[in-house]
Amino acid sequence: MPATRSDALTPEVSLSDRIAQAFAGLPPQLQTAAQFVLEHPDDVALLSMREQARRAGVPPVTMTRLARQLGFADYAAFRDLQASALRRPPHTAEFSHRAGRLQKHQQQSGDGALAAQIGWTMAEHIASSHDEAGSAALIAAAALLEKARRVYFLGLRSCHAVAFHAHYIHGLFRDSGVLLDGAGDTGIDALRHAGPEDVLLVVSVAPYTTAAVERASYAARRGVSVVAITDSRVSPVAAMARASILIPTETPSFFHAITPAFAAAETLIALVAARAGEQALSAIRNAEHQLDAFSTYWSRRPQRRKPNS
Amino acid sequence: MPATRSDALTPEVSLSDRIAQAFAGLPPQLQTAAQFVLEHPDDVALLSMREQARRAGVPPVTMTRLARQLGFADYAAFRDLQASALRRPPHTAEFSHRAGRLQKHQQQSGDGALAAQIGWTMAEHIASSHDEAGSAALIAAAALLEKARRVYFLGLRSCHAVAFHAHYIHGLFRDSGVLLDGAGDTGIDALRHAGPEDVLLVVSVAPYTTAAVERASYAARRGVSVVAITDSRVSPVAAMARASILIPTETPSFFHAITPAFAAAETLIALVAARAGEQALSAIRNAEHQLDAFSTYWSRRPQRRKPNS
DNA sequence: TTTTATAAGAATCAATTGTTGCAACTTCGC
DNA sequence: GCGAAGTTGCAACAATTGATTCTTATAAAA
Repeated sequence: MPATRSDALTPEVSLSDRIAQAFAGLPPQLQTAAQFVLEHPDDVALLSMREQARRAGVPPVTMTRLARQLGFADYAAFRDLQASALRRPPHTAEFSHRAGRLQKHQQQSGDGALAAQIGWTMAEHIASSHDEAGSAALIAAAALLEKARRVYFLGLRSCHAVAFHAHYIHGLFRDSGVLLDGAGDTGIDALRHAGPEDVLLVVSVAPYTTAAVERASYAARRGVSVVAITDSRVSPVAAMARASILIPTETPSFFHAITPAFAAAETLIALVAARAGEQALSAIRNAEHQLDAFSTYWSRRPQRRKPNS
Repeated sequence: MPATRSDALTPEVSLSDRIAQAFAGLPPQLQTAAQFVLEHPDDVALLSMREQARRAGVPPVTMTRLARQLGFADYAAFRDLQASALRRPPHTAEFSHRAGRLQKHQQQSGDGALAAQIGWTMAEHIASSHDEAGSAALIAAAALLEKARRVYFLGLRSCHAVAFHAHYIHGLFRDSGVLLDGAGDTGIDALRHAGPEDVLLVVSVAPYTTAAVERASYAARRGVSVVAITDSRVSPVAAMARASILIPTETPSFFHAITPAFAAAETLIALVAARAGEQALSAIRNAEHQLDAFSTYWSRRPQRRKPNS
């Protein structure tokens, strides 16, 4: 998903576009296969078809059918396209030297290595989701948020923290944010008054929670502009989104990494603040002063009140 | 000379180095093959062996022999090495390569540059907080959490999302977690039963919220082991902590970056899960099945009920 | 409901893969 | 010149590849 985007000729883009476009009209099992291909484009060129099918959890035939469904004569034609995207210019041969070090790094074991690996993966993911293509998506989303009458924030389960935080920092300079946290199962009520001038920021990664998908869909049908932070261009929420911010979630640990989504959210709101300009800045200062008055924040000297010279 | 039979697995030396070194002692025909490989390293991974032999103008066997002469058991082993070198970042990425592109991107101006800068800073922060020292701190903290009777999670305001998320993923495999979210101002009540066998994970960065500091201090006085995720060795919560995880928060945006703290929390809980081992894994699976039963998660097939009229 | 169309999977097939064994061929030293 | 160690390539090998066919499931239409 990351990798080279705008530079040089990358027929790989056209392929994933092709898949993404055809995706909705594909039968379920082919969608499984298609999603796997989207997430592991390299494997198409590097693995045998059967091995891929094995990893994607589908019978081999399905891959053949997918290739054909996408308009290729062969699976071979499909693979060749990916292969040529993967090829690098002939002279960059010293590349493989780098691989050695990485492998060695991976082959270490123990908690320390695990921690380091998780860290690197996250850093890498964040970097990749802030590259040129990623930035463009973030900016487009920020533009929508900035001029919205109201911004709704929706994220459930593992994604709730992201939505919560986005809403929090957004609230530091705007009072138009509404967090759809569904306490007491009131999740959808606030959306009753939502309309085309509003924006819903929905955060959802696989496995997608039903409620989030349904609520986002409800909002979309009401004309609300949906902005999605999600993990695949074919995720259910990306389908209904006006703008999608794609972030990877793979990690060497048991769980999905939510950190990249969190990072995207932080950047997104920062961009909105930047667009709002001086106005936002002074709002933030106001908020700080107000909190200070309540001595919300700890200060080294027990009390700031008394000017204890 | 059987060449490098003994040092069979040394991923440290790049493949091309290995070939170049052995080259002189190779029989003529193998040199032909070796030269071709040196000039077309990509093809090793992307083409079949026979196809390569065809292009190199040698009989297929020669490629097998070359691989073996270089100390590989298989041609497959040979190919796999090249394939992993060819694979694009996702899992095995060198960060600096990406960083270079981002930096270049940064030198532009406008929103895109800001987004890239924020992303780069966050990635840097995460990488730095997962280095050796950082990993050690994470591991020490994980050890405390792992053997705790009960784990309390505390984070307020901008740090609340971090505590919330840590509690959530912790809850996927342990039922000993308690989130001190203070809804209805009950923040401290749960700590009444806390004691020396328990751990409090407190997340707090400048400006430190008074309430968080006070509650952590209260817990510490009760003998609870405090684990702090914070931004300075001298932060008020670090002072009372048994283990401190330090994360940077500077960023080019108006706000503090919470993402690094979030990342640290994710890694921390992942480490706890790793330590808990198989037990944790099966707990996670159980949780998933249970959620499945409630159809919490969305599945591709839109409809779940049949009476569609 | 029954009918029809579509999707999914198992079994099978020819083609191709990487490998092995053997025989022909070097290229030396003696 | 002769034999021995080392090279080379052909032909045959089992294993695996990607494709086809046919049957069973599943969903939609009448």
